[in-house]
Amino acid sequence: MPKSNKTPTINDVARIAGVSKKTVSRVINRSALLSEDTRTKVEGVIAELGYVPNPQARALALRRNFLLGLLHDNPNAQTVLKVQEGVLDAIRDTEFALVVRPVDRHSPTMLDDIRRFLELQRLYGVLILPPISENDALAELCLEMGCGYVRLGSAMLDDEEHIVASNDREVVSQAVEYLIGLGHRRIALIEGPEGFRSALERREGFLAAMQAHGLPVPPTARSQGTYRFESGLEAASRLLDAPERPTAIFASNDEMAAGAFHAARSRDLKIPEDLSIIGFDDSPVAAHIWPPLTTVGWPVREMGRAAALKLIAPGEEAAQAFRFPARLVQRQSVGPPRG
Amino acid sequence: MPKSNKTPTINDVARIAGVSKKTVSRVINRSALLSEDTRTKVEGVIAELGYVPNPQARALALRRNFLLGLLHDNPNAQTVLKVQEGVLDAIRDTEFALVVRPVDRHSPTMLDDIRRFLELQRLYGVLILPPISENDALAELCLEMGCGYVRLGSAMLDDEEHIVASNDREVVSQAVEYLIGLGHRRIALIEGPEGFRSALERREGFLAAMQAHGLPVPPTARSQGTYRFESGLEAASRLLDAPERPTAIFASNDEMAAGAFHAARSRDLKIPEDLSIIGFDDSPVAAHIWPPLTTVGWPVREMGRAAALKLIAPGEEAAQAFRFPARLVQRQSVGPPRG
DNA sequence: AAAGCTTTTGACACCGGTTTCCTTTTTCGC
DNA sequence: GCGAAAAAGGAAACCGGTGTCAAAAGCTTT
Repeated sequence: MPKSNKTPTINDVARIAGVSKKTVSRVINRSALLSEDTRTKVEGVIAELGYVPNPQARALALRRNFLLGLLHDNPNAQTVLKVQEGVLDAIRDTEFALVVRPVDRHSPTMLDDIRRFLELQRLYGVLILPPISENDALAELCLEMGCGYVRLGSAMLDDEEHIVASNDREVVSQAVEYLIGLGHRRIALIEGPEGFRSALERREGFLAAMQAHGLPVPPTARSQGTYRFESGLEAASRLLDAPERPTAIFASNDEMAAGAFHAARSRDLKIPEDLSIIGFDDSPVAAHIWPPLTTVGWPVREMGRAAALKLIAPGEEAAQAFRFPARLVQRQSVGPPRG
Repeated sequence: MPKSNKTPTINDVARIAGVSKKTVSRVINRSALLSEDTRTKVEGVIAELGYVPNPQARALALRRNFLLGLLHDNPNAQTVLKVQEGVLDAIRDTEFALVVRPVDRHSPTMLDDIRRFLELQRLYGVLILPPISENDALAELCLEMGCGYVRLGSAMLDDEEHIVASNDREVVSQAVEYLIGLGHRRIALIEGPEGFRSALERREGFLAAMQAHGLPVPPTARSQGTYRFESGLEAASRLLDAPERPTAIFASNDEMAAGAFHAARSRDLKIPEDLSIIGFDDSPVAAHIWPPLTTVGWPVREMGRAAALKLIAPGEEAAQAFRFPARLVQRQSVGPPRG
């Protein structure tokens, strides 16, 4: 009889089923070398006792645990959460769990902090979200620590095994061409901060579309922000106060687009009649500002799922995907230019 | 000599330092029964080897692990992330890690899913976020599984050891009194969904303030939503189409307040001149809509930190706090009524 | 019926820590 | 200088699983 009200162990199962613990272990791990008889017998005892293998003991014996990590510096809350959901889609019905670890990319000790974290937790693998996914030293650290990793990003930062990427450049080009198709000629760009791959890609997509249609992009039609709301307000203010005011703005993310809304509003410009705006991210704010913002969205949840699968089941087909198409979400902040 | 390029174990340390593993264990755990000599010697070897104890082995031997869980059904992304940060504040420089587990409160198997999750991961303790923190069966499940828990909520759902709460009722009363102080008399309420403690508390706070000032709250001045954007739009539409249109609305969360913005806009009502609106949550959308929304905010990060401390260091002073004051964040969606 | 395979099962060591209990050494009072 | 108590340290078992390897059982074949 198992000791009362203690969670049963493999020994309890073995004793009651009248087999060795190794045999129970075989049942748990679905070893092929088992007679149907013993398997059903042991499974019966397992069910009866409600036995669940101790993950710590397994982790110790197998010399690896079943913990995935999520490293991020809050690109935006919705994205982080969607990725978490995607990872959960992937690890549902497995023994894996997801550990989160926010980091501060401006901290000089970030890398050391992460190293200590990895040493301490010995994770099976980590997912790295943008913008810190662009940090190559971080990827090397993972390699060095023997920790698997997958980076989410807007570009091919790494080889297929380690990346889940989106096609920012192409989709931004499409968005700009959509504006051009509506008749816009003076289209301005609010760029993301220097040094960000995503900012670079989106800028290139923008410029490529403009150039393809022979449209000029004077310096006054480009303005840089930090991906934050206030910076979008300021960047848009500069653009809108330029002599040749643009009729449309592409903002490199939604927060800055929301800032641009405010800048337009305070100049009595109507959206979309006087000014069309397109953002990027498809964050919740995009749907909740007025008018709802036309924007570009990553399939974040699917990307999170794919990234997790790359770590835990790299052989499977679904884990092979590494390029995910972003798409334009049309709402009401875009219209043809006036006149 | 330790086996090359393997992570060192307690045995390596013991061998090199010329002591038994138990002595190394004593050093790690800061046992008092140690001579200064051996302690420094062993510490030297630990530093030299870069030894970090294996958490799985520790967990197995101690029969408890160092994993905290976060159970939530996405109240809103910002809140979840802030709580995560708060938990991280608490567990920084400890060996604890945070495991996240989104759940679907509408799924009939939610409780079973969580049970399997707890069985599988054997967490040290879990934090439960609203709205599922209001589920008493869930709390009982934790108790039954021998898993610590702390609920975040707006009401006294549980005893002090298991709750981190806010004072929704009082602060909503204050918000309404602020409106009354500005001269508003016809103030309407957009309620949260039936069965939510938070919705109940906020309604009670609203009604208490109105009653205290002798102001009537006719049925046409109350409208119910689901905490979602669209429901806010619909609820506000009903309120604004009533014969005696309100001059101010208190919405039980920001998303519904944002919906109310749209309803007002589509009726050509100016905010705050024709209609003042107050929300609840201080979510990012509150700052990004136009005009910025006056709202009530929980100190979510601090609450997350306190909740984690309750689990991992219940004795400490900082873990005693269980009531955290929400406060009114004044922005620009409130003004005196017209005329 | 014995030999030779293949399949099934178990004994035992091991993963890397902690705990129990016991031995050795040090300290101290007289 | 001696004995007793206290302090320091170690041997072995244990936590709950898995890996190795050999033994046992079942099935053919001769």
